Amino acid sequence: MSHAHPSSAASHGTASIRDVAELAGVSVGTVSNVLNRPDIVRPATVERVHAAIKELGFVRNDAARQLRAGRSTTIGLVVLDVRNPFFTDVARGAEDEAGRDGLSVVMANSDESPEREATHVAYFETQRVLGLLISPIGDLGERLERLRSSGTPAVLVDRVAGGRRLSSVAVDDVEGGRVAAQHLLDLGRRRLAFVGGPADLAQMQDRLAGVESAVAKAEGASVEAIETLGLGFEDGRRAARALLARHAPARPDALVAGNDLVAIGALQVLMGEGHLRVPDDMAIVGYDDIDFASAAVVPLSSVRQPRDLIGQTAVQILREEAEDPSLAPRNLVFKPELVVRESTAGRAWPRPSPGSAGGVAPARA
Amino acid sequence: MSHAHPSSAASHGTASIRDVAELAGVSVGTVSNVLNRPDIVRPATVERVHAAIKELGFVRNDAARQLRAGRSTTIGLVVLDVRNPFFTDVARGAEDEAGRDGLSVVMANSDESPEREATHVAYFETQRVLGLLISPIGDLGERLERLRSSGTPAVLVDRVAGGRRLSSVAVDDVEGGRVAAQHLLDLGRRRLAFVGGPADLAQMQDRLAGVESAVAKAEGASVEAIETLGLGFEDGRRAARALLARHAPARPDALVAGNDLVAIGALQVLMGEGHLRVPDDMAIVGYDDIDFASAAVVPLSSVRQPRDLIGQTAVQILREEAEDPSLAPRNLVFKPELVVRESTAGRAWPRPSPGSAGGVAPARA
DNA sequence: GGACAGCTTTGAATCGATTCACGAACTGTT
DNA sequence: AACAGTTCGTGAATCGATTCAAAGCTGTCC
Repeated sequence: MSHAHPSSAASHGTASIRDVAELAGVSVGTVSNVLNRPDIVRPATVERVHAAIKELGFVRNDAARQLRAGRSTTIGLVVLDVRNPFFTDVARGAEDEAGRDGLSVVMANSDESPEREATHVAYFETQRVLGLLISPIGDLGERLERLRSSGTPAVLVDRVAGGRRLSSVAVDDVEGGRVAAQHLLDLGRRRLAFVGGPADLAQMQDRLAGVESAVAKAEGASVEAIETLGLGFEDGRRAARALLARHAPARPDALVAGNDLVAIGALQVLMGEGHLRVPDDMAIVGYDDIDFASAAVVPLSSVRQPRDLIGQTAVQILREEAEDPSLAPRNLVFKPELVVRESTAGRAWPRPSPGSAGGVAPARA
Repeated sequence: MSHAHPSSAASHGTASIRDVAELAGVSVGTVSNVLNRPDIVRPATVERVHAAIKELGFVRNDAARQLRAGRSTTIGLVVLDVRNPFFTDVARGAEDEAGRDGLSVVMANSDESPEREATHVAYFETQRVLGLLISPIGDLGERLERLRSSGTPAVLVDRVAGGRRLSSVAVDDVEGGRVAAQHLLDLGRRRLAFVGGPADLAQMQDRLAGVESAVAKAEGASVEAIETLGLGFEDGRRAARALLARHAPARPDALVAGNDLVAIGALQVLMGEGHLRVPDDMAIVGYDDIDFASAAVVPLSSVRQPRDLIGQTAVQILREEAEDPSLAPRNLVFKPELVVRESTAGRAWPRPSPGSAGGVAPARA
């Protein structure tokens, strides 16, 4: 079978560019030209080739195309948790932006596990993706720099690239934590708690730092950090149960949660199992302002991040770095904004100031 | 540059198998063997090759591997809505199962648009993925059959393959609708409404049909269908506003929602804007039993589907069909189960029967 | 009629990993 | 020491699309 012509795409299997060329009576080069630069091919030929393509049901083999080009047109996105609406929204933003250039975004889930994360990065590396968007959990700095110097740029998402020569798109988490805490302090709360984790997650450290900085400036106020294993419902529920186990005076009077999932989980247990009143007995601020926040048992005050924008911007930067690898890394930081709802400013508590609940950032509904 | 040796992986760019071979002082064939069948290579050689691989930071180029193999080891998953937790849970199930065989799952979002869906299917086709998992919106029957006969199997997810020679993994939506309606009827409700859409979505048709069949058997009961454009929060909110615009006697006394997102959106508006009591004035049953269902303003009764299992099973079937394309298509249908919570069985209304609320299917919390 | 420009098309080389028929080297037997 | 039987390693062919130097063709103009 060495010198024979390739098998025709007869009964099954897929037609190749050669089959098309043969049927159309042209060379493979011409078919390729029709596919990629139709303007330099005579119209009549273009038509003949198209007819052949249609008749054979030819579909370009991207593996071959990619092998030649050296790079694919796919962007890899590794998120901490697919089930967290924050990340799916970021993904949507990225998809939209990528689509404009005919690029695709492919999503993988690290589930907050550095091992899974490493696996996915390695996978995308073998795929020679155009670039990587990562919301990192493990320490990838070195690895990503190596990747970058071998032609695969990476952009950190939802995390500022500290020191490393890497671009990032993030939101000022310190500010977010500060704003959340300040709001609670303004409402008269004094014994705050920050619930989130794992503690080595940069976002959590920053948000906690923000809370602490606000508390430090407030008379007689204190914070304690309650670490959770992850950032899902169940983590919030567990933390809330731990709080309920204390006797009432030892409990905080306000919670800043690491994200909305944790906040909602906690909310559920505090009210359902502990019969506490929210916000009366315990005020709660979430983080991310996911769609569910406003639909919770008690609509949740939350720190909103421009999710779509994060995804879009990350893709833009990635695209630019892919084209010009010598570009200096950029670190974009967006400002978060607080959305006030009943979980902090319920009827029983004085609202901060007239119009503030709707004014800071109007809830969508 | 025609006959010259390939450039060494010096300053930048990636090392190829040839660079490794050269450095290790063996042939490319041997390197490939070390990579794929290390058992047939002398241990000393294996070691030498591994050392070279490490020194060069060699990473296998999957495009080339794939080109030769004809197929990739990636499974494409096209979902209706990434933001719907139902689908991310299915994706998790699929990922877990695929991971067992070293396969990867890549997710794309059709957003209930047949055009985007077609684009994604085409994309996966050019990628020569191992197979496709699709929760279809448009009419893909013909296309998928063609794909299958050209070696790319597809499994329909959350939808029974009607007539077509395709496998599918679904849940009995007619039964789900029936159970939801029967529950409401048992509680004494008589004027039901089904809220969901778009109307041409098979799942919606089936669920509605189930509701109608239960209603038909109940004395003096009626249903109306309220069509929504999609299945997100906002769709539920809009539908609820339409209901509130009617004068009270013309409103239904119970809602079956197309999914939980719609249910939660409706719940929110009915209570928040309409000041209705749920379930007193309006009982609501959702669909999917996503995690948020139990955390809603009023914890939501919902029809639970075995989400993880759907994903896992779909991957299993896909794998089998990829290995043996002659396999007859299988159509698996799981049974849904009703989870009763306060949105239907609140204090003000009699519970169906002792223990039933927890017995039918205990809530996770 | 011939030369030349401009437009089309050709086809061999290439990307990197895999495969496999073949040969080299080695072991053990008689 | 010769030969059969193994074990290892080799390297050319291959997958399918792209590229680009070179060849073919058409038409124009002198």
